[in-house]
Amino acid sequence: MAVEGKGDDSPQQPGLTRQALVRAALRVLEREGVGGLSMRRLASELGVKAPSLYWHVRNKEELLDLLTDELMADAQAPPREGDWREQLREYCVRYRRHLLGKRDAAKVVAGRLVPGPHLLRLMEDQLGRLREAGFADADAAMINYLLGAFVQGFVLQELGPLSASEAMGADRREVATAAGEQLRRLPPETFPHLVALAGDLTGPSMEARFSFALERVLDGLSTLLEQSSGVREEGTSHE
Amino acid sequence: MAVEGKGDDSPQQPGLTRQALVRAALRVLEREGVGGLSMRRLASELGVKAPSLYWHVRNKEELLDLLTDELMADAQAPPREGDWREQLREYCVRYRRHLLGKRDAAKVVAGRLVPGPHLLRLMEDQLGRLREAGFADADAAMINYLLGAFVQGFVLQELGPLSASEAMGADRREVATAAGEQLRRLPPETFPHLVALAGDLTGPSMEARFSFALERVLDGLSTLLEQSSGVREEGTSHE
DNA sequence: AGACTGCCTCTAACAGTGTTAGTTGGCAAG
DNA sequence: CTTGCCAACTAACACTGTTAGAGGCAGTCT
Repeated sequence: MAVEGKGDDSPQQPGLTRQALVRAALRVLEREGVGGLSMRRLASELGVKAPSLYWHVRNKEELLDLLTDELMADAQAPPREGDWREQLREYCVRYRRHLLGKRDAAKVVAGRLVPGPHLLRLMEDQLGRLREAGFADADAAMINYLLGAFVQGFVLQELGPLSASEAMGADRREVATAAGEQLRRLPPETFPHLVALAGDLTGPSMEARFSFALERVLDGLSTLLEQSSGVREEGTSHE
Repeated sequence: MAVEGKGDDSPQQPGLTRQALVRAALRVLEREGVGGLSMRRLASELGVKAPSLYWHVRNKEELLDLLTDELMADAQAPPREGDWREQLREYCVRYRRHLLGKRDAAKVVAGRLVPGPHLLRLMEDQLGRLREAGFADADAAMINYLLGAFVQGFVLQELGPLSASEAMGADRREVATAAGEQLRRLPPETFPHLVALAGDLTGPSMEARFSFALERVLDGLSTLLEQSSGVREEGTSHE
């Protein structure tokens, strides 16, 4: 929002811009993680004391809103090659990689429903492809939300508890295999399936889990498209 | 871990048990939300000062691990009626309702991969039904993870930003419709789809979005089941 | 020139956070 | 009585987001 119409024609650099603020926040996030992104640290990154920030920004939440958009700045849509399914798959794979690439990005982005300009650009593109693929308007809108929520939710699980004590992250894989050991040790008469499937439950990597889930979702979209186009062919007598 | 073998045969009530601690934490969570669940408040809920808690619990993270299991205590599996699809749907619908019922439950639960006993009970049950439905072992394990991540991720989006400033929650719906207005106001030449689908994008309730997404996922599982059973029929020459 | 206004940053402070060190009270066993 | 353990305590550290009020510095008007 905001009506800041100026086209960067003000030659003086007033020291602190919202832009500079957000960019510094991005650097701090990358370096210290979401738990280390405090107003004081951000201020010191800019050579300034904390309360100064509150002149440029209402509160931390607003800063995170801006940061959310900045995090989407260099996310790019996949090339337009292959059928709709391949394009959507690539969309999700790239989005996940993007979120995992920037540190704790998912924890910042999650739950903010007002999309910034960069996200709007991506939504516009994806909606276009969905409509071209033949999805009904209402379905395209739903699918657009579904895919975003799906990938973000998945990456959130991957990142671990929201209250990130940091420090861990390396042992996260170890914990998983240790949990596997513990599964096998359960009483087989009351937990037969857990014991039998212990390996299948704890073995697969996050990568594998994600791409399995993604294929299921894409299958689901596939049948939706077939159904609706089938209905349309039956419904309209000619054509 | 710990080797506390005792079988509750110590008759005296030593004032503070891990059990009592977790139950009190649940009450505080319900009353104040995840942002208001601090060690000091939890202590005062028990008529005690904060540092006392650290005798019973290593740190807050461990407390949240315990709380996570307590949150799953009264989650119940759906009745075994209808086909596997109906049962899985009911599983997800109930799980979402359960998470939305307890305040901020999803924010506490999200990302903790070590399942407590209550969650183990649910997993065991669900895995059983998946295998009965005909899913391969590896697939059943994947689906079990997929459904959990899917519902939790979805509810997380619903709850709003992880840094819960609280105070909002009522205007969340208003913000959504306001965002709809803003969508319609975009330049139609660069954002034709967003403008055209503004109503479809912002109209549907979270309920509707969830059940749409859920049906897509179930469709995807359906085709997976058909494929694999088809392969099996073709693969084994007789039967 | 002087006064004034708006912009931007500062210091000081408040109320709260998770967590550790060291200390005390009470109770059972030797 | 003394020993030792359990389970609570006080005091403190290093933080957090945020506000109030002061001060300087630019440009503009009288």
